[in-house]
Amino acid sequence: MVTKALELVEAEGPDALTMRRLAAELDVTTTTIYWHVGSRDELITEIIRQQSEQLAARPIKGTTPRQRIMAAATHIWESAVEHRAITSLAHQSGASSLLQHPLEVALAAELEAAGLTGPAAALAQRSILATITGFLVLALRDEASIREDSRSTTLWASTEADLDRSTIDALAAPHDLPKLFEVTLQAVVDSQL
Amino acid sequence: MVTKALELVEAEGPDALTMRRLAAELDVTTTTIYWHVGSRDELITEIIRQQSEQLAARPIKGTTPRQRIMAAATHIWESAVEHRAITSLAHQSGASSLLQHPLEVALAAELEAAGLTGPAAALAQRSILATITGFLVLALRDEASIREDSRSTTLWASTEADLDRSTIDALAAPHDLPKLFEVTLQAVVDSQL
DNA sequence: ACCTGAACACCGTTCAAGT
DNA sequence: ACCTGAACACCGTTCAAGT
Repeated sequence: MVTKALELVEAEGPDALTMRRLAAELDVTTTTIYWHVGSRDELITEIIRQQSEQLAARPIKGTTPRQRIMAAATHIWESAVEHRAITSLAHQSGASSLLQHPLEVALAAELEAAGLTGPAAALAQRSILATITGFLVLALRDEASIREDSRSTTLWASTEADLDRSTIDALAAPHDLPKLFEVTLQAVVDSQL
Repeated sequence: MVTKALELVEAEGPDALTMRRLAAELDVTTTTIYWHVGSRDELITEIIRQQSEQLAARPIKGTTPRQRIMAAATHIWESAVEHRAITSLAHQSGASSLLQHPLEVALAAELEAAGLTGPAAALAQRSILATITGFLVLALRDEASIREDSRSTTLWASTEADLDRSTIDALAAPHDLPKLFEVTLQAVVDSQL
């Protein structure tokens, strides 16, 4: 049943997960689900927990600590983008930490291998995770579902700001998110080493 | 009516903004609101637009470009935290760019003053904004409303990872978000100058 | 122990009808 | 031009009742 719920989310997005819809999928009544899981919130927690276990840390490649930390951080990002529906669900329900925890452990291990422990390691870890979160929000934001006049590129294209033409044009153009992610993350990582 | 909606959100949070609730507040029928604004989505866009205009960029202090860029970026963060309910609403509806745009213009101006134009300015701007977004998610996340077993600190406290005791303890302890924000943002800004 | 039917208190939205 | 009443198609959740 948790598995079915997970499939439903993967296939049709977080909003498709309603108690009635899931019940229909399982050929039972809505109330049956409540008997088993208690509430929608607990169901979601179970979904995230199950997905979290699947998220076994892939082997990290790279020789220098700098490379390996970048790889561990990039892994968190890629895995989240790969399972965007579940990531969104976790984000909506405040369960992102639960989902990412195994991969966060792998990151912390690489930070220790780089010589960081205690508060210094926690600082680096959180600084990196916050950065990843920011890019995740951008990556999961479905531009197509946003009203045209609320899109960043549209706003810049019609802005009357006293800025260089080339700057405005660049801000009105679409961006290369993976590249942006790498550049920014590298700066954050380097500042902590 | 948009003003009343804005007040409602500020006072009771984004979830309190339902068409029926707003109608009751205005002593009209739900359908009246539809006649005026079309849909909930358009109502939200108007709320954000109105708030956005209020968000006039405060004068930025600091002498060096580095200081002034940090001030402009911190201003975006502080203003979002100050109006957390509207920020959450904008975030939920994909209208964050619309809300923050005036303050983003101020940031872009400081980047130009530092000598960045065109694609280099766009890169710096987006790198900084993504970082702010990450910390905003952490700041607006209401820890109290998250199930205890999904909280990051709880997960670390009960983790069996092969890490130094001091590291785990540091990760299980609460963090100083403003300090973390400043350190991380400074690293990102410096990497772009 | 497991499942159902009916109900409660909500949503956003539409549409014919009134003034 | 502006507002209402009634209805539609949804939500999450509870609870007494069945096997």
